[in-house]
Amino acid sequence: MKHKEISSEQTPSAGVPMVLERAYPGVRAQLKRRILGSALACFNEHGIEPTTIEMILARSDASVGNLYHHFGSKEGLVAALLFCALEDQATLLDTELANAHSMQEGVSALVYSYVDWVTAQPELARFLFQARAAVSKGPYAAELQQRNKLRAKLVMGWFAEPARAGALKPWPFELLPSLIIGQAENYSRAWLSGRVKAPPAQYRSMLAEAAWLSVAL
Amino acid sequence: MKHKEISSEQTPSAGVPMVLERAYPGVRAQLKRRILGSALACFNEHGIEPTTIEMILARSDASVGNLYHHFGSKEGLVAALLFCALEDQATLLDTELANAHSMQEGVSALVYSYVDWVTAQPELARFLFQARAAVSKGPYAAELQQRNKLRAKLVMGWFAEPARAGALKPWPFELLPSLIIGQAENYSRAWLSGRVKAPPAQYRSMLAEAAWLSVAL
Amino acid sequence: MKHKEISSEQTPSAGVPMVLERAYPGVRAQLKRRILGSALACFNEHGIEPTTIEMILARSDASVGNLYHHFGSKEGLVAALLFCALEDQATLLDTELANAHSMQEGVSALVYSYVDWVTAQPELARFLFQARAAVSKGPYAAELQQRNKLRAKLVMGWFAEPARAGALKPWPFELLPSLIIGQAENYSRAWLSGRVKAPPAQYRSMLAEAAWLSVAL
Amino acid sequence: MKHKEISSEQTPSAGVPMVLERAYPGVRAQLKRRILGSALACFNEHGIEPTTIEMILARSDASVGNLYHHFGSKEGLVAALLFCALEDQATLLDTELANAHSMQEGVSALVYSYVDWVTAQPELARFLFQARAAVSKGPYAAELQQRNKLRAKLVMGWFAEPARAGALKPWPFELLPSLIIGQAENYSRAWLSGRVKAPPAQYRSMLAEAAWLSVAL
DNA sequence: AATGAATGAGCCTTCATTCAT
DNA sequence: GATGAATGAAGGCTCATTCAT
Repeated sequence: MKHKEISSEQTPSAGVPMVLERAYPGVRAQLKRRILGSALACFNEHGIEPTTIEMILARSDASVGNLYHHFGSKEGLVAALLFCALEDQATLLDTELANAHSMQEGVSALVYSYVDWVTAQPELARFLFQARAAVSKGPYAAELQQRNKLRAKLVMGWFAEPARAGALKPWPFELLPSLIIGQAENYSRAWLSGRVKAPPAQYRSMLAEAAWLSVAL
Repeated sequence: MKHKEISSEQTPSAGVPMVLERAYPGVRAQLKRRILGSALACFNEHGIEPTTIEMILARSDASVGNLYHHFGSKEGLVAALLFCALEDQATLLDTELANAHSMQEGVSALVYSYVDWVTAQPELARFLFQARAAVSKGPYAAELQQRNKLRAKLVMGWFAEPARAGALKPWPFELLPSLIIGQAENYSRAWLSGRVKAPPAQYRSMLAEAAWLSVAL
Repeated sequence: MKHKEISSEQTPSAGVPMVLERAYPGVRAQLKRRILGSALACFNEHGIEPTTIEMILARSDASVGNLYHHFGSKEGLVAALLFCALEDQATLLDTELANAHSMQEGVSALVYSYVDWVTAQPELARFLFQARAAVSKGPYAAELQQRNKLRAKLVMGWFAEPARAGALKPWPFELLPSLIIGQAENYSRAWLSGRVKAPPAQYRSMLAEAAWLSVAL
Repeated sequence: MKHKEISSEQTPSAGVPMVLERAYPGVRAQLKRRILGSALACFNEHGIEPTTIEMILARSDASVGNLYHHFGSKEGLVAALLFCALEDQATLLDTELANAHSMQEGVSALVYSYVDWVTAQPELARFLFQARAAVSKGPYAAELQQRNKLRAKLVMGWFAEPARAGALKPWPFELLPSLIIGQAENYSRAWLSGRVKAPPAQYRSMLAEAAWLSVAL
């Protein structure tokens, strides 16, 4: 099995991440995308709470009414962005997991898709870390929780497959996700906050190997 | 080398963590401690930004003037709490590291002290995760950064000791901290947010073993 | 002279008072009537100011543009409804007054037509009480005032008729309208707000008698 | 029994009605009273809804925070003013009713105290007519309703006294209040809106006589 | 040390209205 | 005639902070 490194994608409209283009396609959604892009930048620069609606407006040349017409509230805007990011991240994982067969390939798929996505979408990744906490306290908490449950079931399903199950240490199941993804996540956070220099994807094979050594029988 | 599990500590004054008692001892600082305890609870319940001064006041039966007399500002209060927590966490690590001799014992010391502290001080741990981001943007950012640097140097010093250095895989140095602490941190976050049930300290030996397998030559 | 009780009228189009049908007849004005009906309901449920254009739209399945095409502004809509109600009320009074000959019959005509109309059109009546105050402050104030003056002159004319004038107490003229209509109005308000149960028309003869006793020589 | 006419009261602090002075006495409540006075004036000039917090602030030289410190919300301010007015009106009626013995004197007490109060407190009276409708839809509706019930019971008690009950026409009880007060109320509204010139108190004896003729056996 | 009334910049949001299609 | 996306002025309210006592 081969893994291609994903490079940071180019964006046709200046400043608007490709991911948003994918989520809200078409010319008519242009302004909507510009608002999302502006919001993403502001949230990352100042944090979600400190970002004011006006900051987002100034950066996107939109009007208040328009923002509220499309997203209903600041919280709605944050949620839209969050679900967008989660969707994109999930798509990548699903693709990689579909190509994995052995347990070790599965572990690699998780680690690779994680670090590749963070490296390709640093802005969205940075936002994700803030937004999850914020959204779980707001009115979109239920929607988020439901989504998380669905994803967890899907991934857990792959790993629980009887044919591969014997390859792991007989350790508590609830420990497994942390053992596989913990190191990659920790390094990704460090990279996003500038504490380390090399992008996570550069260390993908080491991170995957380390994860595998941790869980392999 | 032996490691004793640390149990959640009892608090003499209702609701005020022992850690605060240690940091601000004496009868005269009673109100100060009560404010800190109240703030901690509020920050964890609603988040730092959404917590208002009034919420903290209501829970601690203090007056506005009093709070400002002791902490100068809301940011000062957050910083005081943060440094308190960091201090406590550092003390525990220093103790454990002092008893460690081999490289493997050092890795265990890091993992053990981390999960033990989180398990013993879940409230402070939860707060720590929020506060670091908040403080790095405020007026206490420099103080925090300086402190971090100091701690990093201290710990890195231990691991760079020539006598033990050969025991590790020849991987990039900036990857090491993530490999050692990433899994424990990830599981701790999961526990604090209720996604898993067993307290981190219960899995300390497995987490230490996994970390060691990841980095050992 | 005989007075027939007026029963609450049936409406052909669901929910749209007959009065509006009369004021804006024809199939082409259907949507216009639906908007008026919706507005009337909203104004009575929430008050005029608190009612938003969107509320009216939602209830009438019309579009913003359409509403503004027909009524020009929110105030225009309120005014249209108000003049509609005043017109209807006036028509009834004119009819009854035309059949009255003695002074006592005139007093009865006033009281009867008032309570009968309120009982037959409770929705419009409720609206009337709000709308008069609102419109007197807006751009249709002049139109309303002029209309009021015209009506007052007309009615006053009937009562000033020399042949009947001697039947009244020699009290100040400006007191007369209040003495005749005050009790009926007060009871009507009480009924519309639910404070009393019996519809005003049920007590029409007593109210007319009370009014007559108050003013008769 | 004698009835003294009540003249419009002088106010020590410029522009603040005596009634407010009575309701919130003391030097420390000075600013609170100034806010209430300013709000009263604004509400009467522009209506309750159209009045903005800023208008009230500008007229009273208070700060936003202060207004919200004392009244919690715009609705709270309206309610405070309303209850103040109702209290004052009630006090006057209670006094007059205490001096009345025969049924006719009771009717006079009602009419006199009503017109005297409106004449003495035209500002509060004008406000009363708006505020009742506004408050019955807001969060203070329950408090208002309870108050109304209490007052109604008290007054009804006086009129239901067996010794006097025989003096009235055997008409429905729910009609009685309207018959007694309806004319006075209608004339008061007319005066407050400028449609008639003479203050209600000037016609007090006629209004009382008219009411008595309406209900007397 | 302690109190809490007072301050006011600034926030999120609403909503009547316009206008290009 | 009909549509509804877009506009933006303005509103109610929050909340960290100050300061006289």
